[in-house]
Amino acid sequence: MLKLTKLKADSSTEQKIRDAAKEVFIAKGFSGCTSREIAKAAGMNVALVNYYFRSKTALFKIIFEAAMGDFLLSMLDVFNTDLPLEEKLRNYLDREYEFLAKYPEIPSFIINEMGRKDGVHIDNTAVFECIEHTGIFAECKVEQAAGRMREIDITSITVLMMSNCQFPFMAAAVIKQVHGISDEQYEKQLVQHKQIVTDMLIGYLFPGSISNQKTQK
Amino acid sequence: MLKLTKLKADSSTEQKIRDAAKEVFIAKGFSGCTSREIAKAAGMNVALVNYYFRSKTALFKIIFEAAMGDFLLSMLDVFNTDLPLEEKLRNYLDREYEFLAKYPEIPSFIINEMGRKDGVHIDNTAVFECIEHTGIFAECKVEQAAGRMREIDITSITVLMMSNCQFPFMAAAVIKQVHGISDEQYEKQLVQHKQIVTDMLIGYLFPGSISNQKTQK
DNA sequence: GTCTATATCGTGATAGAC
DNA sequence: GTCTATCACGATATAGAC
Repeated sequence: MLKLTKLKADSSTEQKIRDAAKEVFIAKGFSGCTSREIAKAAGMNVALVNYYFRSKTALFKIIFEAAMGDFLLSMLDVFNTDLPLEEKLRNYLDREYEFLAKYPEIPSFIINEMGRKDGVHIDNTAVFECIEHTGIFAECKVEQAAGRMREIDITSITVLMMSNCQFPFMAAAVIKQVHGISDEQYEKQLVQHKQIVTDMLIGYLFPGSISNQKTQK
Repeated sequence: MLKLTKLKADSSTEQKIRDAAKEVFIAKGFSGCTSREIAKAAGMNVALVNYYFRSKTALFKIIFEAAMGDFLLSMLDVFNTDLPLEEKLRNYLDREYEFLAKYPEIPSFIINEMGRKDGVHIDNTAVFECIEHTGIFAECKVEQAAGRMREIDITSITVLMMSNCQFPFMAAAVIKQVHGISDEQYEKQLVQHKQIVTDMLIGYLFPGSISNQKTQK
């Protein structure tokens, strides 16, 4: 009989704390919550949190890096395919909206914590090279040189993509309040918005593409 | 001789505290800073902060609402002009980038603080009606009915505008770190990006417009 | 109005019993 | 490994002298 302890959801104390910490840190940020709050959310006490993770700061670093990794992975395997660039970007937008629907707070979390002067600092080159290694940037340059893709620099392309994916989730609370719409309505809104964003971005980045004539399904 | 006390920069204790609080709160958020920190930044002590503003929370509300107001005003007077819609939106984008270059932290501040469950809540209708009162939404519907503007709903239009204005400033730290670029380089990047965003959005929202042939100056 | 001193509480972290 | 109890500190807020 096989050992199942590693296969079933790990419900050890350590894992419970890790899960609770992920939820609480991502929702409230490092300075927005307390160790006790995390312990309570895990059904434990502060002593155990520090027993397993030494300090609030150490635990935070683990959670932050994991969130960063999840986020990065969700895009890497889209880029690591053999599809033409335009299809890759369409898939990326699909994937990103899917990922963000599941974890809508991660971008805010990363942006806020990296924005603080005393906040987390990632290895400058690691993330960028990770993405560059997929060849996506080189591919853009090839398409641009061939005149199939609009000639704007890589940074602006990534900012365009990120803006239109992440912001609608980050600002959800504000938008819902200002427009007075419910959670369910906004979820539907986001489905439409993804289609709009895809049409707009692909249309702009690949001005000559036939697929630009496509209307919303 | 006129009284100048109200004309020159008010350097009273109360105003000094207000200014310091604005800076610190916007940079670090409510839970990211302390009353002492604000007092120190103003060259005062904690007792004075509470003497003038009763509590950290009360002071925060004042600062938050002021930031909200500044932000709102910057768009309202663009909408309160007689230009055609397309020009209004171009001007809005100009204004927004100008405003955000000056106060890049305000969107994050508003979004973060409104996102928290125990955070600030604004009067649902006030902001929306304030904007609606300019007639900008009605104008969109007229242009859409006339076939000059793409038929997407108002919420998506505002999300498109906001995403492409605010996100590049909110995520500045991440983008700079990931792409390994300096503050000065990123400032230049943003100037280019504004032009790209304008071309893309106007081109998408007004598909038939002649101005879409315009290239970047 | 402005300061120092202090009350009161919540925080991160740990010691020590079990 | 897990808990209770506790320490040392820093937070908000206020009392009271000047």
